This record gives sequence, structure tokens and C-alpha cells, in this order.
Amino acid sequence: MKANLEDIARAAGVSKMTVSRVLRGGSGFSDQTREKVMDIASQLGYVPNRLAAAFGSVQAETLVGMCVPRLTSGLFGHVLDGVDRALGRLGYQLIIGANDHSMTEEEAWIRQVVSWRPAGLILSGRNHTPGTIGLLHAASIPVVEIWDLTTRPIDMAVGFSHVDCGAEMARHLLSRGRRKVGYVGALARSDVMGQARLEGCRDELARGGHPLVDAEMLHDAPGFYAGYYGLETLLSRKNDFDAVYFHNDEMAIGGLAFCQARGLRVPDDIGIAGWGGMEAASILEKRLTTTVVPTTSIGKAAAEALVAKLKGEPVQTVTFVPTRLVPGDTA
Amino acid sequence: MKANLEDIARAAGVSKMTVSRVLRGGSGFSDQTREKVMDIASQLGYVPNRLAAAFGSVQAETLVGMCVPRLTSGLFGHVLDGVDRALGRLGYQLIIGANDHSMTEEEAWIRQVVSWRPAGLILSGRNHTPGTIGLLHAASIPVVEIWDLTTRPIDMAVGFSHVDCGAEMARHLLSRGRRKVGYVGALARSDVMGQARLEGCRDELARGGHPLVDAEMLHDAPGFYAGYYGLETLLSRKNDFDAVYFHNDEMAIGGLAFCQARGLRVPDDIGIAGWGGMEAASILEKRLTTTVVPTTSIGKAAAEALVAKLKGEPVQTVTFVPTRLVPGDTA
DNA sequence: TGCTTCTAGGTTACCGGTAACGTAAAACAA
DNA sequence: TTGTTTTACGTTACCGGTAACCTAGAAGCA
Repeated sequence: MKANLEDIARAAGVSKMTVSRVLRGGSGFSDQTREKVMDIASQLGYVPNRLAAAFGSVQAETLVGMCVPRLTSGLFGHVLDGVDRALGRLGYQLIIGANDHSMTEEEAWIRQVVSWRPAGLILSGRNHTPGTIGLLHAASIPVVEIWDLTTRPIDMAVGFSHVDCGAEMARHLLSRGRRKVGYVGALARSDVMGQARLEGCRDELARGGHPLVDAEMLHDAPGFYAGYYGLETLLSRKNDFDAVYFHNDEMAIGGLAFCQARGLRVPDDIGIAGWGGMEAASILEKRLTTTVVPTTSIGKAAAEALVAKLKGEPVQTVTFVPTRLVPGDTA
Repeated sequence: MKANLEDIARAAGVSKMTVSRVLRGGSGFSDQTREKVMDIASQLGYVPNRLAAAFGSVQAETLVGMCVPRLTSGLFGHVLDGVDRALGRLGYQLIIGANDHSMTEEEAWIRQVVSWRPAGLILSGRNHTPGTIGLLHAASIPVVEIWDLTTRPIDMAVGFSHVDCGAEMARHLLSRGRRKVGYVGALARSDVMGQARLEGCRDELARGGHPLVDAEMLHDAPGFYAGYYGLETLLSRKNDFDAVYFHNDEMAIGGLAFCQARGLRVPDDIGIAGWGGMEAASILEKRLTTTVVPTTSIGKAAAEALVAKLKGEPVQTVTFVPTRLVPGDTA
């Protein structure tokens, strides 16, 4: 039913190998032979079997695995898009997985994916289980760690520093005269990158002489509701803040909604700052003060680094993709 | 370097086949043999080669392909999440691709993915090129079409009717006394599903005796900016609307921002309605009137239908997953 | 003319699993 | 005790492509 190389070969009166050469656009055959083979291939509706090709030859491995913390995050949607566009153009297929910010989940996913002998992997974050490290080392395939930069990547890294993001926002708030800053976060235990932003902010505020007043860490997903209720909780504990830094923009917008509901004037009574740079943040009646993350660029850069490595081209081990603090009307 | 079945077999003093049986948890070996094999396998750091397994046996194909219109859409992020969770639990790997609402792109993607002999495919939408249809027919693998329901699916379908969504919103607007309704859309040529909502709305309004006044179709991506400027354009042509239905929630929120900027009171001066049910829509100071789409459920249902089919269990060909019109404060 | 090189192929072995079938010994039944 | 079934394996062939190597004839060259 399904034609394979042998069927084409038989019909064309040549050998399997010649058909393989023709279909892969190699050399060592006449124009006449090529035309005949191509004709018959399309006539038989030949669909190549990449499983067989990849199995028989390392060169033909064109699967790339990518693991993100959450598929429902708007930011990672853009990263995925960047990766997919860059890879798709080059004939690679993208296998994805989500790890819920858990290193153990990540390891489990990698264990599955590695058995498909992918050409490379893209992981999110710099923290991995020892099992993961060992597995990747043993598999010896190219790996790009994105999102949170590390100077000692497993293989390659593309991203920025979450600590610096937090510190930069702290400096911005201080420069605007804010002195009593609070923080509302989410995924307290699992999201180490959000934690890094908090640390960066906390340290920089302390350095500036106006330490962080209080932080409310929720355990929920970092969405609008979490921002709304997180701010409510923070203020109920101690109602003396002149600015609040949020885990991300969605939560910050939730916080804005809470302020509106309670009649708190932003930025006069309280400043609100987010992180991530979602499109919604810039079109609100009051544009949100936030850090814009070049999501698509990171995805593109990661894919390109991976492909370069696969082609044996020289690759920069660590690629810094700068974020941009965009002062809005809210802080 | 990398151990395979044969290495384990040699070390354990048994045959390759016995090792295969043990590792797959079959039967036909003693407890003693199993323990020895398991021990040696973990000792050697054995990583199975699914490429070989899938190549040698149809049963071992555990790749599932999924094609979405855009990876950057918040809604599809949730669908992907639903699919990924359901499939991941069962040991399937998800290969994704985006087609930019283009049937030709979809065909190109399918052509690539089919060569990996996936166990099944999940496609978005009911419209496909003849080439796609032929390809899928020839490959004879399970296919689930999601998002826009059709009574004649290629194989299986999970979703709802976009025409009905539009019609339902039209009835809602009429019931609230709206008589001069406009529409602001995006991706004019390519997004047939948005087009279907427009058609449904247009027809129902006409049936109700108050036909659609005007529609502004942008060619941009359906985001906040597009909503903002789309509404501006619509109103600049003819400033006589008492409600505007948007392509989706992001655009509707952009429209709300425009109203706020121009001092238009919502819903008094003008009603605003969206579609999709993004979380942001429900936490705005004025909750957006919209149609909530059960994204995660659709993903989950699609994955489950696919797996059921793969296991040879009886499957419902068409699964209707109802949307829910949620009247907010804006229309 | 004799030698070399090139062209257009063909042959063979192999990648690492799995299905299908075969078989000796042990357990069991009559 | 003898025939039958079960258990616990082993053997063989095969999936479909590719790398590496081989070869006959043609073309080029001195």
C-alpha cells in the first residue's frame, strides 16, 4: 500500500540506493534517471520514512525537543513561536513539553524525549536535577538553556538575568521616589526565576537604603486573580506601601484592578510595576510600568544557536538578549 | 558508549529478546531474570531507542502531531496545555507546528510530520487543502479536527460552532436593546473561523430585523492594538453604532481602551462584546461581555478521543464542547 | 595506445528494536 | 507412568533507509 524506496527502485529499474540519492538531491546519477525516479515517486505518492532514516543515520535526526514551564504563559507562547519559525524553515520538527516549573517533571520529560534521539534540546531555566545533567551528558546532544542566563551552561545559553531585572526595577522605583516597596509573587516554591527577580529587587532596595517592606507569595498560578487577591492580602497585613512590584504583568494588572476597586489612585497613592511586557500592559488607560522581555528574539536566537551547533559552525556559548525596562504611568 | 539491548543481554547472560520482554514489562521470564536485567540496565544507564522501536513496530509509534493557527494565541496555549497533559500522562510525545491560518502551510507541515509516522494528528479547523485530505487518507492515521465543529470530519472532531457563537452574541445584543451593531475583525482573508462568527452574527442580526451596520476587517494579528485602531477606523467611517462585536477579547479590550481614551461611556454610549474568554476579560473594572471557550477541555477531549481510537476503543466521531456566553458589564 | 580519472551506478552491511515462531525442561493431569 | 500443558526462554527475520565500498564503461590525456 505505502510505497518505499524499493518499490520506486523496482519501477524505475534502478537500485534502492540510486533512488535514495536522487530523492535527497545528491549526485551520482544522470538527469534521465532523476526524472524517471522523481516521476515514479510522485506517482506512487511516496512518503519518506524519517523514522527509518533517523534510525539508520545520525545525520537524519531532525527532531528538536523544547521544555517550557507552562504552555499557558503568554510569554512562552511567543518564545515557542520564535523557535518554531526558525526551526520549521530548516526542516526540523519541534517536540514540546511542559514541566510546571518542576525540575523533576523536566527530568521525566527529558528521559522520554531523549529516547527519540533528538538532534538537540531547548530547556527553560538554569536549574536541573543531577539526573537531568547526567542524562544530557550521556546523550551528548546540543542543549540550549534559555530564559535565565547562566555563565556555566550545560552547553549553550540564551537569555537574560532575572536578578538584574529585579534590581533594575528596584532602582527605577527608588529613582521615582518610592521608599516603601512591597512584592506580590506566585508559585512560591517552584518558580525560581520569579524568585530571582524578587531577590534582585530586594537586594538592590536594601543597597539603596530602603529595604523591601514585605512580600506576599501566593502558591497559585501567576494570573490576574492571583494579582488581585495577592495585593489585597499584602495590604491587609500592613497598609503602608508606596509601590508594589509584581511577579509578572498579568498579576500587576490584577493589582491595578484591585486598586481601582478600592479607590486607590495609581500612581499617586501606590505605584504598580510588572514584569514581562505583555501587549495588554501597554494599551491600558494607564500604561503599566514593566520590563519588556524579547520573547520571540530569545526563541529565534536559541533555535539558531542550536542549528549552528548541529551544522558544526562556531557558536557563542552564552548569548545575552537584553530586556528593557519601560516606565509607564503606574510607577 | 551507549548501551543497547544486546549489551544488557550479554551482561545478563540472556538473549536480546528476553531483555526486551523484561523492559517492556511483558511476561515469559522469571523474577530472578527480571531483577538481573533491570539491575544491569540501570547500571549501564540504558536509554531505550524509540526510533528503532517505532521503526520496527507500528505499535511503538507514540508521536502525536498538533497543528495550531498561531502559537502566540492565549487560547491555543490552553488547548495545547490540555492536549499535552492528557497525552503526556499516557507516554505520548507532542510535535507541534503553526500554520498562520494558512491551509497551504498546514499541508506543508503535515507532509513533514507524516514522514515521522505519528500515531495520530490533531488539526485546528475544518478546512484543508485537497492535498492534505489525500495525504491523511493515504496515511490512514487517526485525525482529530478541533476548534470548529464539522458534521463530516475527516476522522474525528471536537469543538463547537463559530457560526453559533456569532449568532448567540447577536441575539444577546438584540435582547439588550442594541439596534446598530458593528463588527471589528482581523486576519480578514485567512481566519475562516473569525469569519464564521461574523457570518453567524450578521445573519442573526438580519433575521432580527436590525442588520449589521458595518464591519471593519483588519489584516493584522488580532491583538490589543488592532482592536484599538480597528474601532477608531470603524467609528471614523460612520459614527453611529450602539454596539461593536470584536473578533476576540484582546481586540475588544483594545476597543475598550479606545472608548476610554475618547470618553465614550461603555455600555451607555456603546456596547462592547468580545469572544474567547481570556482571563483578563473577567477582571477588568468592567467585565467584558464575551463568549467563554472551554479551551483546556477541548484539548483534553481531543487527546482522549485520539488515544481511545489508538487503543481500538469505541469513539464518538463528533464531540460537541459547548461555549458559554457570559454577559458582562460592557454589552 | 595505454593509463588514469570520472560518471553512474550497484552491493553489502548495519542501525536497535520487535513479532512470530520454535523448544527444552518443568509442572501438571489422567 | 505417560501424555499434555505451561514456563521461560532462544532464533530468525524484518522494518526502510543510509554509509561505505565496489565496479564497469566512458571520457580524458600523454
